[in-house]
Amino acid sequence: MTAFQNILAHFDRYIPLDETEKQALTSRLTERRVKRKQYLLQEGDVCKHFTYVVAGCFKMYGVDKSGTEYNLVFAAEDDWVADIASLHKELPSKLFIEAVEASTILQISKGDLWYLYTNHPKFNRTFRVIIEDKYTELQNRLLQTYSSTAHERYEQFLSQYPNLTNRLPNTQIASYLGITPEFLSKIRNERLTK
Amino acid sequence: MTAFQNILAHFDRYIPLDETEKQALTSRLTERRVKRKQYLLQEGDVCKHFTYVVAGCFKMYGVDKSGTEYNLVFAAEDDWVADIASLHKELPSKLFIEAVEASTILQISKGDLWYLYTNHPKFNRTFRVIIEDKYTELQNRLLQTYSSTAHERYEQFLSQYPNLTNRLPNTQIASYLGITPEFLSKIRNERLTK
DNA sequence: ACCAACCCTTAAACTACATTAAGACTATTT
DNA sequence: AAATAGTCTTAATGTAGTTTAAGGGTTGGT
Repeated sequence: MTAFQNILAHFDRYIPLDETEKQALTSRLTERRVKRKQYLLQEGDVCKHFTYVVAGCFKMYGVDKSGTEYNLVFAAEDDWVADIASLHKELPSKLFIEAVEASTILQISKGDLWYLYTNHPKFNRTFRVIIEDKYTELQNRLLQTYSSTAHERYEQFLSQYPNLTNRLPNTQIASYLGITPEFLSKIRNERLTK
Repeated sequence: MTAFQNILAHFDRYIPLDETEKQALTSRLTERRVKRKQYLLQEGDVCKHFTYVVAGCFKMYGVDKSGTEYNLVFAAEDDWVADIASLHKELPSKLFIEAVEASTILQISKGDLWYLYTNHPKFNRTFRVIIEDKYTELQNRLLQTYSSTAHERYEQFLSQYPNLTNRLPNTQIASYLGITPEFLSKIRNERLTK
């Protein structure tokens, strides 16, 4: 399966595209292969692309003064990743987007995305739904962060992202959960001995 | 100043509206006065309106199994409030929106908002920017929640919302910061004795 | 094949924050 | 005007999660 077939199947799950729209979309996508630890975005840069993950996995994270990383989201196959705040407002990002596995992606630039919005209105709707899903994810995550313990958040992570559990090192999962790797290790130990 | 003049001035700060657009907007807005502790949305309901706050203040919050409230956002004058996730997807909300002061609001229903999007394209852009701002706010808040202490978050709150500081009881601010009122009291005490 | 870099775990000491309880003070309702 | 519900603070005790340190295991680069 080619990368284009992959993303077209993805769009079909929202609203199917006709031939003209498929052509308009694929002609504006750039395929890239990125190695592990390579960046799509670094703090201070303006986010220029919306990225669709064909294969592999990325993390989007912020870093505090002392250099500690805080994972906000993971994005694996069939998912989108971008600092939407920076992309839309054209302001320097506070975030990094980095490959945690060797990955294949399709990227569309902000300008080309705007072209699609203007000339092929269906994309307005599809991308709006995609962004709304991201919004919902963030809101649920914030609420969960406040209202549940690290144990509960770990269980929730396991059931929400069962396939990521085995692919990501626990240090990365701990950062996503907002705890130290040492404490995650303790949680995992307690889970097994019960 | 009437409520309509108020919201039209608000839109002028984004992209000015022409007479036809002003008419299309104001004819679809419903003015309401709500008392303190009255709800705009309760858990389990589908969010039906986008609400503009003319005067007063609201909190949007979630509640855990034990009944504890977690404030996600406050919305005061010139701000918008809605559970965007529930509004767009027409799914039951996990959140409450409640007046913390007697307030005056203007509401637009989802159907009327869609009408404006379709027939007056400028609203697409204006509301998209409004929603993007909400998105940015959430993302910054999540990052800050992970990367800074309660002391730092309180200082940040004071500088970001100086006018809310005096209007909201500290119990509500504590809930927004993700701490207990007792601990906020301690923080405030330490701030003053230094 | 080696070295460096990363990763996982355990455990002891520590800290940011929660819980409980109690008293004083302030609004809101009747 | 009294009653009730909400608010703010202090203080003692408790706990979820951090820090530091150390040992062993895995991976990846040259």
